[in-house]
Amino acid sequence: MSRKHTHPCAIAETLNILGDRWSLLIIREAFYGATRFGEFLTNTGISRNLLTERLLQLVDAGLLTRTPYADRGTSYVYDLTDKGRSLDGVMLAIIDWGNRELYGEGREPVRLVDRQSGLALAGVRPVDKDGNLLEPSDLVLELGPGGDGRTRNRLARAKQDIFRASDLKS
Amino acid sequence: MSRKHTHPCAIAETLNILGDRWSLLIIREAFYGATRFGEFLTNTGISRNLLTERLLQLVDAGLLTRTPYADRGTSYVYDLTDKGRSLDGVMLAIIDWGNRELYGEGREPVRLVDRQSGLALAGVRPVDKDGNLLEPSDLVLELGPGGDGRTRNRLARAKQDIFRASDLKS
DNA sequence: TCCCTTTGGTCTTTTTTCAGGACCATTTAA
DNA sequence: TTAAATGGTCCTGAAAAAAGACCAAAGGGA
Repeated sequence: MSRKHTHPCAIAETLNILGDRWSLLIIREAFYGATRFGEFLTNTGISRNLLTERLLQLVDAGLLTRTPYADRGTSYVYDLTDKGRSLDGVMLAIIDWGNRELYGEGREPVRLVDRQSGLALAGVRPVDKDGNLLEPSDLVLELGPGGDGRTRNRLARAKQDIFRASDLKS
Repeated sequence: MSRKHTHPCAIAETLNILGDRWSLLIIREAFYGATRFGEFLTNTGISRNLLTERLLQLVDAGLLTRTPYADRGTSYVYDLTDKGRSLDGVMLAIIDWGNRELYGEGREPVRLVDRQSGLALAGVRPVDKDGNLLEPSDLVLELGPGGDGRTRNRLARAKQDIFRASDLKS
């Protein structure tokens, strides 16, 4: 990663942490159960120097912890923090999109299935605080307290129905 | 982006398209309503040569279309395709995570609010094909038809409850 | 008609990052 | 006491990104 994005935007800020070819793959491995340097190394294909750097960045961002492995002095364990685990919605959304749009039904390398019902994941959907499903096409962007004048200008020019506007509003 | 990820994985494949500092920011702008070269240029802060390259890559990936603007011969309009719009779940998940974990309540630059209820987005949740909410902790990873031996080995070593395991299973 | 502006680029140069491999230090196992 | 495993560091050449100069087509106005 070279310079950082500076505009107040949740996506830009997230890209400052995960916006390169490897960081999200490391997080994927952590979700899959990897905890050791060597596991990340062989499961992702990243080079050693970059892995060192990225792991420290992810620890620094609060997504992983790094603790010495038992008695082994030169050995470490990398674990997801709660903040790291809170990326589950992002991971699910990406896995689902990739399966659906890049591989297509019947060609998914890995499927997500509900243990209870046996049904496959059919997507991720927005919910409100009571757990009620929301229609993406009903979501509107609003200037938040952390936004600035530029943010306001951009939102003013954005269409009101951003998400799935053409699919669901017709 | 240098070399591409080659392992069969929806996340790796997605990173081959969106895994750099700029592509997702361009998609964000498209969701926000930008259609012209100049809009993407000033709203993201990317350099001209990279924007040219990235826009063509995104067109190539089927996320955007590029059509001449009316009569203006040297002017183009970039629009999201249905495939591009299908990234809405990913966008929502990232905006929500960034707002919650990077900015925190009361400091969000942009909020997502339901037009009907006025309630803020509280997260994204997995659903099955009938629209029933699923518990992330009930989701299990299964080898799909597109997986190979390496995929199987990795899944075999992954813990069974991947998502929010520590939060919800206790 | 002849400029001037707008738009959407290309080209060149410098800086930064990446990829790959050699090398190294500590601990444990044989 | 030697060898392997682990988790690094360091170096080099290659690739990509950043920044800015330059450019070409079309439209508008005088």
